Amino acid sequence: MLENFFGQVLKKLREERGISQENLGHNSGLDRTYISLLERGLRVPTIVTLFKLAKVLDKKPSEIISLLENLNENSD
Amino acid sequence: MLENFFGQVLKKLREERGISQENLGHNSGLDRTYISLLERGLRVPTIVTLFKLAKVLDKKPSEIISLLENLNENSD
DNA sequence: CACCACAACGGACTATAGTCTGCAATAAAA
DNA sequence: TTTTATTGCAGACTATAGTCCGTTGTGGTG
Repeated sequence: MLENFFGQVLKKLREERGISQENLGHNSGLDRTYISLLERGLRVPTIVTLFKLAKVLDKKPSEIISLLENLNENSD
Repeated sequence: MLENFFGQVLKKLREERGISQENLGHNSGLDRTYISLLERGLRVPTIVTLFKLAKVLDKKPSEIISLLENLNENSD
């Protein structure tokens, strides 16, 4: 389920910033369609990609991972 | 340089626990040679793999990422 | 209605994460 | 010296991260 949790968190953070997938992709050096895949839980990023996304979203990578830990605890 | 930093951190945490690459690989469901590649900075893990490793190393994934952030700040 | 911005989605692709086998190098122990 | 445990490393492989180009669906807005 970790893929889905990451997707949910990413979408939430992106929408909080009020930017489009297109914009997030462009500013993080990633493809527009790949952002879409991530948010739908169809891909899981490497930690390098995590750092790129975090920078644009103005969050620490570790903060994003923390959110995943919380969701992950109450899952199995 | 993020790959190298991750490798350094991984090796340090593994040695602190006093376990071999073989043991870490086996207990995290990853290949022994892949642990070796990670520690030498020749591969970068996905966040799913990060969670697997963190569990065996008895660390929160976010703690490991935090260590990377610290190394990464003082690099460029 | 037509138009526009945005996201879902498909397919075909390239790059790289991760596996598996096996051998060489090292160091520590017997 | 021989044995044992551990890691480096090469090569060939499979699985999946990530790109690129295009089309479809949807919800505003003029």
